[in-house]
Amino acid sequence: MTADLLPLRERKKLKTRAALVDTALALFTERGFDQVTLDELCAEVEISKRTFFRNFASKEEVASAPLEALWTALLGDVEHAPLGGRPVLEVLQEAMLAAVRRMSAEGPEWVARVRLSQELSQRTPSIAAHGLQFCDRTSAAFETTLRTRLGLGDRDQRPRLALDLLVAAFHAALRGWTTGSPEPTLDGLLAELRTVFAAVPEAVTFTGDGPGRRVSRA
Amino acid sequence: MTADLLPLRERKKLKTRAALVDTALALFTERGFDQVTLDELCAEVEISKRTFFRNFASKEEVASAPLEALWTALLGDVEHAPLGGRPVLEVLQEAMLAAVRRMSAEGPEWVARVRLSQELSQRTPSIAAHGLQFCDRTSAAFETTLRTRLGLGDRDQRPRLALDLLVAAFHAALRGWTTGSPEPTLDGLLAELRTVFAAVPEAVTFTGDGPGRRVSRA
DNA sequence: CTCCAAAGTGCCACTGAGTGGCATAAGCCT
DNA sequence: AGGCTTATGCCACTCAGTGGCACTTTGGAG
Repeated sequence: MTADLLPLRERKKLKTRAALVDTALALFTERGFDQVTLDELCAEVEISKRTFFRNFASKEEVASAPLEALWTALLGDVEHAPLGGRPVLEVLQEAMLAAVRRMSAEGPEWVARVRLSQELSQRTPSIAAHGLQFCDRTSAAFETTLRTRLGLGDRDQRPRLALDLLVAAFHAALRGWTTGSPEPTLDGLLAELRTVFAAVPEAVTFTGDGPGRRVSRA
Repeated sequence: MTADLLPLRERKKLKTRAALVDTALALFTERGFDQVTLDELCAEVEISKRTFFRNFASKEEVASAPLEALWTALLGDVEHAPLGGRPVLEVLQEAMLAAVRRMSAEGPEWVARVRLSQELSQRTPSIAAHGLQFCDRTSAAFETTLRTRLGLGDRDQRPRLALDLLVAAFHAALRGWTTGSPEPTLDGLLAELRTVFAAVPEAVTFTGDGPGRRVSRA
């Protein structure tokens, strides 16, 4: 399909990149992130360490590649999506659902890869740190786009807050997905996303007296 | 006050720790985070590299120490604060304001240190990554506390979303503070925090009507 | 005052991530 | 096929971070 539209060189590059991601996820999952050296990984894929660093900027990046791909895709989508008179956050949330569907439509392995990436991120602080920083950078870029498209001032904090809320909701959904369902299914992820999105407005307002006016003791 | 209550050993340790933070902030600010090697820093403080790693877990940690101290203090505060029938987010926000005031009351240098820490974090990705991951871990710990104190279920996403919203607002305030006012004053930071907190509810609902029917906004 | 146990520190050697430089091989274009 | 571009391999290097062991300092006991 999309195979021979690209020059041979690009296809090879993509292939080694994919191989790198898959074997990295496998090795890291099996033996733990820092029990696997880059030399091992490179030997497995039959690539030199120098070549690894032409594909990924760090050891952490290869582990969070699937999740980063999703964010990049989302960003591209919203770049040109119509954001008429509806709440911005709502538009962002729908774009996220659409992006997830689109990613997993391009190949059923994607969902499994995201699951592995997320599980690794949860048990490996340095991967988590890298992922969070990526989200932060992406959100910052996004914020600028939103501001200019909506004609908002530089001091208006709302677009960035909305973006951060989207990120927080997405991460919450990922956590719920991995701890809740043993099988990594697309529908499970989508359901989790919708649940969390629905809980967002309450997060601002909820007063925390449990059912039946529970009073907290000091 | 609290000086000679501690044994001599502890005081020494605290002293080298403080010296490490201050000279690190100075050197990093002056020449850039990765233009300064740990050997240099250690030579400056007249300490061995081995000793450095008994005080801080990483090179990034010494740079984000002031901000991390704030978060830790905040966490301790809210651990025992009364959170009666008011909105949880509001309680968290007030606790944050109180924590900031309390930190800066213990020494006027704290505000300046936080400013340097924040500026470094903005221009150095690896520091930013470390800081974000620290916030994430802290929020996770916090979330558990909130859940048990409020008697909420494991699947209730609202406390974590509220926490992430607090983090997002705090970071937005820090950015506004550093870009807005040239002088790092406590009042400037507090004002910025209040502004951002006020913008939070709108972040969920605002509709960003394009440049036709634009609502007046500061 | 002295001696002892414990804790902190310095020194040294080592692993492993990440980088720069240069020669080589592979894909591309005419 | 020819040269041109671009990726790759290899090598040596820096520096963050760790483990081990010997040494000093502190706090406490006789």
